[in-house]
Formats: sequence, C-alpha cells, structure tokens
Amino acid sequence: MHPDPRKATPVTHVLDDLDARGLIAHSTDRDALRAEMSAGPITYYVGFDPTAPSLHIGNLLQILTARRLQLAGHRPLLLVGGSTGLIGDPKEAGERIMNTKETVADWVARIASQVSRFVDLDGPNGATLVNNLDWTEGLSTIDFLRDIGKHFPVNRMLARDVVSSRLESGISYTEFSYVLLQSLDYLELHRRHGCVLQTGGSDQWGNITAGVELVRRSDGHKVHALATPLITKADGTKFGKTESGTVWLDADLMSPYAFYQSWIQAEDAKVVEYLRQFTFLTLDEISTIEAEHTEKPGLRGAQRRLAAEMTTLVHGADEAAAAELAAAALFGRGELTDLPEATLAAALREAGAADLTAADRPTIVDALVASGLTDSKSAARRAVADGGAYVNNLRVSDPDQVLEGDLLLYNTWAVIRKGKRSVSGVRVS
RNA sequence: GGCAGGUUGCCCGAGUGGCCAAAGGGAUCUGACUGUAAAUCAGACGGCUCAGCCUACGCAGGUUCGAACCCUGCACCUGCCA
Repeated sequence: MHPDPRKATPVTHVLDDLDARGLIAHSTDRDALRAEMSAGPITYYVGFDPTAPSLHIGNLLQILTARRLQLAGHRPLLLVGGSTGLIGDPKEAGERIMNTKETVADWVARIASQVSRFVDLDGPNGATLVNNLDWTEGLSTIDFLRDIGKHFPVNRMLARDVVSSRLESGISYTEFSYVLLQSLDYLELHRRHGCVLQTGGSDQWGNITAGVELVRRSDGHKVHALATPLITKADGTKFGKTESGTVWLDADLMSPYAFYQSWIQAEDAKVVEYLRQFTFLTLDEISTIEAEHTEKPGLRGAQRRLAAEMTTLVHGADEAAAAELAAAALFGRGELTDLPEATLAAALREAGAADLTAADRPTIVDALVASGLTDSKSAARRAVADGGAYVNNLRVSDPDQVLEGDLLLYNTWAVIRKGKRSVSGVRVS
C-alpha cells in the first residue's frame, strides 16, 4: 500500500518536487516556508470534511500530497471535520443539505480509517489523526464570538468569491460562518501541535489563508499555506466527478475494476499531468513514459500505467492485477470465445455480473437493465436502436433478442457492452 | 409588515388556454472515424405492457370540453420600501 520511500524521496527539496509535479497552485511566503522546512521537520495539516461516506480522488490528491511531505520527513496532522462537517463549506451551487449528527459521526469514522491507510502512523514523524469536534464541542458561543469572531471583518468575508457569488441566491448564516471554524482549526493545531503549514485544494485557498491570518492576529505567528490546483480534464471541467458520478475510493461505492477504468480512460492531453500529480513514480520515470506516449499514443501505455499505479495505491496490488486482467480480457483484441471459462468468469466478476434466469427468456434489453448499463428499459431499447448494444462484441439490433444458445459462452455467460467503454456481464442459469 | 418579480425536464432557459413530454443551449448517451484519447459530423435524450398509455412544468385546490399557461390558498426565493 505504501509506496517505496526510496522511489519517492526526492533528491531535491520537497517543495521543488511538488512544484515540478504541478502540485502548487498557490502558496504563502515560499522562501520562508522553504527555510523552515530545511531547518528541520515541520508539522502540517490537511483537512477532510465528512460530506459523504467515502473520500474521492479529489481528496486523494490531498492525501498523496500530505504523503509526499511526510516522505520528506515532515509530520502530518490529518484532520477530519467532525464539526465543520455539521456546518458545511459554502459552495457556489447553493446551500448544502444538512446531514444528521449521527450520519456525520459515521462518516467521520469511515473517513478517518480511509485516510490513515495512506500515511505512516508510526515513527518519528508518524501522522496524527485529529477531529475538530474536540475543540468546538465545548466552546461557548460567547467565547467563540469574542475570541474568534472579533478577528473577522464582515466586509472582508463578504468580498470572498464564494460568498459574493451567493449573495444573490442566498446564503445562510451557518455557511457564512464556516470560514471561522476552519480558521479556528488552524489556530488550535498551531497551539496544540505546533502546526505551521496547511495544505489543501485551491478551492480551499480562501479558508486556508483566513486561518493563516487568524494565527497571525491571535498569536502573532507567521504560518504557511500551500494549495494544489484544481485537477481538470482537457476541456477545463473538473476531473473525477462527471458523467457516471464521483470516483470514490471506497470499494463498496466503486469497485476496483470501475476505479481502474476511470483512470485508464484519461485523456492523452492530461495523462502525463496526472502521472506527475497522483503517482509516486519519479519524474525521470514519468519522462520516459511520456516519451513513449508521445511517440505512440495509440498504445495507451501512459494510461495503463496510471491506472495500474492508482489502483495499486488505493486497492492494493491484488485488486489492481485483477482489474488489469479483466480489462485485458474484455477490451483485448482476442475473441471472447477463446477465453478459458475461468478467465472469462473472473473478468466478469470484476466488471460486475448480473444473474438472470434462463426460464425467463431474458432479452438483451433485460440484460442491459439488469447489468446496470442502462437506467431503464426505455434507455436499453434506445441503446439497441442506436446500434450501441453488443453481446460478446457482436452488435444486437433486435431488442427482443433472447440471450440463449450461441449467445451464451460456456452456456452461461454473456458479455454485455453498451457503446465503446461500458462493459458488464450476465450469468444466465 | 407593504409592494413588485420569480419557482419549468440533469443544469441554464423559452413557453401565458388546445398544434406541449414542453423551443434553444449545455451536460449526457450512441453511431461514423479511432487507440477504452481528443476533435469533428450525425442521431438520441421522462417512464411503461411503446403506432397506445401513464407521470410531469414549486405544493394543494378550483374554473374549463381542455391548463405549464386562468383563479384561490400555501411554501420558498429575489428586489424595492418600512
């Protein structure tokens, strides 16, 4: 699970490594930070709010960045937002729906265990998990307003982009206050653990610098901030949160196979960037991959490597290998009929296979729905009408086509495909 | 509290009594071309027992042969005034 430290330890300063990987979008006084880091291990933190039962690859970038800093000898504090998760960070789309305290507490536990898998918890610079509920639960409103609120000029708060964009559509006092809580986190971690750096996504920059400011005003100390860029696709839209939904890290929410697929479909124009930002391959190794990729993009070597690295990192080597084998079987050049039954069955189990009953005489439309490739029978019929439905890589044009006889491999299996990249299986028995 | 405007399908947005499952755009899906890439072009895009039926235009009720469109009440949002 943990990348080999020898491979990952940069020979250069870790800040230069992050920079070269395209992981620094914004930073406070870089030279001062560099000097502090060179003088000895520093303590830094990154926070995750429990807005779902699992983290996604946007959060993963933050975890991996924290891991890079840890590998360089610094000490991470991983904060899970037990209290901030109850409030909700304002986002442009509009007011968040509030989750119950029980739900948030459950998500906190899940996310804490998820996040701790990516860092070392032991050793001289072992990571510490913290929960901001610890210092907000007993905090009185009066103390909060006097000690924290006093440092926040409302005119400056109103000027922040997220807030000003919400002034028209409306924003609750609850969300408006969020930045005070995150800032308080930084102050608390600075006081309790000597934390002098907060990292996060560039969308958090406003919240992060507000914390820097609070520490300066309250304690007179200069602390730092570093933000990673928003990871985008070639068209500028957010990577990893699109058509089929969010790319989750939890295997129950997204199978390792699906996770692998989401990476292998990376765009040519972006795949090398992703390799730099997400993997622990050295920049030299990535240069080599990039050269091959530029030479023969059709081989999709960069995408394969990216998918393998990421699936290994998140789900482990065994799952990664299984996902790779499944992809090779289902997307390979070879005939599906040439696959041994065990290979075929394994591949379909990875991709996901639905059970159908032969006596029901299931049709292609039934199979598309049962496998989850389409949301409804209407959509399935449409797919067939569009010429986008395949059984064992052969186009099916009749929506009433029953899956039986020659359409079943080993008298049992059928590989159902919708379009080019969506494959699933059915087992008819 | 008063006045004005608004609430339409995944999102934006047109529609003010029948020709509306609802223009247009975006997103998404599929096809062609390909390399599980991009770009381009084309088609699709509420559901179902699919030449028909059902559900839908904030919620509830009403007028009408017929309502997303008219009326009443309610909820929420925005602006102006107190």
